[in-house]
Amino acid sequence: MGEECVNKERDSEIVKGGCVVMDTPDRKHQLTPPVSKFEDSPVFNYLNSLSPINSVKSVHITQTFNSLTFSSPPSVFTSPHVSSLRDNRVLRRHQFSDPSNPEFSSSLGDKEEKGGKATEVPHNIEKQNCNQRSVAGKSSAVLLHETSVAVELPQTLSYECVSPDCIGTSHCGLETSGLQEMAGSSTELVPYVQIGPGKESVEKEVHLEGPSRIHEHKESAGCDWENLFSDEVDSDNNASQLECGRDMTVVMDQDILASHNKPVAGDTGDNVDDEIGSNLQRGMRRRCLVFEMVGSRRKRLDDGSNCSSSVLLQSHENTASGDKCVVPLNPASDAPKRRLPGIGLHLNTLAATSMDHKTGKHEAFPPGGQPISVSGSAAYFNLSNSQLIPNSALVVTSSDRDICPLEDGILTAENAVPESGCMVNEVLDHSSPKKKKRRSDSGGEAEACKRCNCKKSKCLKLYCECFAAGVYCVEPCSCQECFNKPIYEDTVLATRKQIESRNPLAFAPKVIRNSDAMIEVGEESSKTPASARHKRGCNCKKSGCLKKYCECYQGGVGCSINCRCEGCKNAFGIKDDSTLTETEVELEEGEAEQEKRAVNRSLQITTVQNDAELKTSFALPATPLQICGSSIQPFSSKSKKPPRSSLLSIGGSSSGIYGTPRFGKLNPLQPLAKIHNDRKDEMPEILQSNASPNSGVKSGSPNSKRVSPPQSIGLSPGQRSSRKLILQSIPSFPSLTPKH
DNA sequence: GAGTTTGAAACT
DNA sequence: CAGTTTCAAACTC
Repeated sequence: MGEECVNKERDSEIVKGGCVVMDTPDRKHQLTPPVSKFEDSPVFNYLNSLSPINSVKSVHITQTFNSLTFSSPPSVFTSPHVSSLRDNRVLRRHQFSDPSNPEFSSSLGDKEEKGGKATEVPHNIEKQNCNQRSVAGKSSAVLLHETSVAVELPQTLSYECVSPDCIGTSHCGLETSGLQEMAGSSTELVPYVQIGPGKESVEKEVHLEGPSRIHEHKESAGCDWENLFSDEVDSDNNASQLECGRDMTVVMDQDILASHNKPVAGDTGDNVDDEIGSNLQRGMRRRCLVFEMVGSRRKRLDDGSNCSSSVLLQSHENTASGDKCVVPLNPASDAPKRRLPGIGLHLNTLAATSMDHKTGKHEAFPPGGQPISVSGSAAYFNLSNSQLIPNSALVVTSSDRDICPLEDGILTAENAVPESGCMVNEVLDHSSPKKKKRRSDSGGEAEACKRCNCKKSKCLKLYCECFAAGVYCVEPCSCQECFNKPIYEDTVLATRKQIESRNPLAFAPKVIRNSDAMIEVGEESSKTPASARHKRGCNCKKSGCLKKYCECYQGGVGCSINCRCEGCKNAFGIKDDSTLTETEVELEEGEAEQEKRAVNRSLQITTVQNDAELKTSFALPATPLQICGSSIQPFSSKSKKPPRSSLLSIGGSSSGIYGTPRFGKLNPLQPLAKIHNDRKDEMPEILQSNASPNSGVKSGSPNSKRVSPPQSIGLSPGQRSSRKLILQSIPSFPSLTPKH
């Protein structure tokens, strides 16, 4: 029911959005032309089908931005993005013009001047992507078409979203869309901009709106990250940007291409990329759906920003999943609320990517939405796993929870629908109550969608898997007196804040990867299970860490020093202080080195590998996590336990969450590494997952040592250099925490 | 499907 | 910080 309403709302919004768009005729015109260009591509066709919606969305986006801009940032997740949005114009220009980022400036200049060149576009796109992340919604408007494409991106975003920052999750989605747009249409847009020199400023804004906004957002939000990164990293504003851009671009390129080629189709699971993307998206969606979604979506919807998320959702699915998810949220709080910090998510995010992919397919989105969830969005959790997401399938197996939560939203989506994950699926699938069944019931895919069965917690406590995952409860849930619904967004957010104030990492992925080390180390990742760790460690006394009662086991990771378990028999790895510590130490050390290397490489390489790298990096941009992390960090104080490294892992964990389960059991790390190597898409996902989770976790993680956000930044550089690097970098994130 | 077990989360 | 209680998932029957 709610979903329908939501959909209706969307439509109405869309219409409104259209109106809004009308407000800026220039934009429309500009936008449309680009579309024509795309016509040739399959994607374009797909878009055409979706075009109406897209257009609307795009419009929304603008609105969204506006609204977003004005709307107060979600208290909980106050994401820099929001603020950034306001500054968009200036920021854009800065970014573009920003001397610090030669590439950007150049690229920008090119765009503006040349605008049309695709080659240039990538850079711009990247930049935009970065910005978009924050702004996401903005881009969406322009890129409507892209939205379909965006779907894939969203996934990546999803992770980001997962991160608290993510508030922007929605943004993420938007961003992704934006990115896609950027990638695909962005170039066009640029040209347009250029076309009207006089108008450039305005046009840029318009076209750029998506992008620019994004940039702005980034700057404000994402940008802040960038700044942070840049600051931290120093020299590498470019690198950071590049990373973001790269990730974005990568995603864009591949995903877009893939999506375009197989656009909506996501149907075929064949396309790993698509799947991954879908997963990511899913994750994103999930998140969005969840907390962030509420706020962000609302904003989007309200603002019209829906764009990315909504757009994605709409376009892709229509699929309702996303839409529904979004809608529900929005509807509930028409008030533009902010995104939830949803870190958890993130980690939450993480549901099984594979699942997501599947769902994506189901949805027909091409988008590959990754299942974040598993993808992890929301994050971070299993993000590590989720990161694996691509591998997600693996993850899925590992632990349900970590993954599930994320998955729920995400996973479910995966299963059925993509994004919304559970939300979506549920909504969509409501018809099929099955999903509700427990993860176990659902099995691998089923896991994706988590459904809680809370009776007394009102789904406002961490007891509730959905809540813990940063996802709203969906129909499939059997909860009673549930307040974890978009309608109660305020309550949910407030509760989240409370919990986060108590434990900043509460919503962070529980499982952290050391993938970094793993990756670096190599495939030994097989050992990886061990490398991945539970943030806090378990406290099992009777289960011998051989049952799902054990979070470590559930997460598919070995027990670590952090664990206080008795009679540990964890199949993934018995707690071994020495072992873990060693790995951690290695990771940390390695991270530092890697970071440096990455930076250097990024600097050197950036120019070269731009596309792929950028794409991947973009995924990282998940940096939102970083942002989140930054935001979170304050909280970190809490860490009750001294959990070790896990903090770092957190990021990973977030991703891991999704992936964890599957991976966990298998080998979370390995898959990741492989993925990285194998596909760009994968990389992005991973990155995303990693990024968000890590950052979030790190910052958040109490344990923490990990202050590492900077480190994470460092990682980004690595990403810049190359996917491999990125991978390394990712690992570095985990390590980052340890260092601290 | 109901009941038990388990361990995390929440509370004191 | 430690201990206890509450809670819901996981598990068993």
